[in-house]
Amino acid sequence: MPIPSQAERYRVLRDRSASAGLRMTPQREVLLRIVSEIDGQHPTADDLLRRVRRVLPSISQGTVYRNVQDLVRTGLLGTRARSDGAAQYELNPQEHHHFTCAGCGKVWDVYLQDLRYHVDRRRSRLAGFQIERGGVELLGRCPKCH
Amino acid sequence: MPIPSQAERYRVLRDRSASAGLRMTPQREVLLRIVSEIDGQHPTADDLLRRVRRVLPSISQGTVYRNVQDLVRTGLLGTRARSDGAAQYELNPQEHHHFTCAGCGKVWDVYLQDLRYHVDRRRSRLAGFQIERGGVELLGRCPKCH
DNA sequence: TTATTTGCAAACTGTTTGCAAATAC
DNA sequence: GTATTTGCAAACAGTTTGCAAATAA
Repeated sequence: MPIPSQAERYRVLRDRSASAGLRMTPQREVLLRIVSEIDGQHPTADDLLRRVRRVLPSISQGTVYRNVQDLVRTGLLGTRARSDGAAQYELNPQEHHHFTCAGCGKVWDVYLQDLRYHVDRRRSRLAGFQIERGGVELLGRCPKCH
Repeated sequence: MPIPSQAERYRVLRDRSASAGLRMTPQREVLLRIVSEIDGQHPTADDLLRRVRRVLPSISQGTVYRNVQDLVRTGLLGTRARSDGAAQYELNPQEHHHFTCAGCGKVWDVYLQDLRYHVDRRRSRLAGFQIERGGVELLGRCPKCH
């Protein structure tokens, strides 16, 4: 599948927000544009707030946090937990995995070929569990933190 | 390798705490015992505080939080981020992976056979990155949340 | 016209910290 | 004896919430 352009991503975000019943305020419009521009990053709500404020300096923090949560509820953004307590938002709609730097904590998207594993049913106590999907989390050092 | 008994785990925790220069106060002793008793769970600091208070009701919250951080610094406990913002502590010293229930958010330890993957170097931008280890995170539903 | 959204401020949760008194070694 | 640890309370970071005024549809 081809990688969607920024304009395409913006259109998808607008359309799906609208069909989820979200009204297109100027505040939400700017947020959607910024989300559509970000690629391969994992911003916190505060990162998004700062970027929105470069365009709309007087927007309130509550509005951005609320709108980000609306997008999560609608399924347009995914969440990741970060160990410092902040939530990170997942903007990449392609199937991917993650690399986390043990030094700075930043996260990069990783693409894998032939991922294969087999659950050891004897040692794992997963009888009656329904596994929907699995992802790989790599840990290491980024070039800056060597 | 055989799975260590609770008594062995307690001894290891005590020994390594001592050689890290941590003094054995009654408060720390109770925490270490509780940590050694927990197996395959992923308690938050508050979970640990509540369990310690069943033995030492007057222990202060700050003491438990501080001691848990000491154990993390010493390498005796691992950390995991939880999406609700709380930190979870990792007590299982064996190599393992995780299953998270999308319903209740609880985490179980999983053991894998023949984990294999290959990073797609063309699509991933990981030139100069040093990968130290990789783990699998499974997502699905536990029997109670079906 | 009306249900949604905004700005603002206060509240809330998990965690960290400063300090004087207590205590392990 | 002295460096570490404790209890306590206040501070802190990230996030959520209640409410009256503004506004998208």
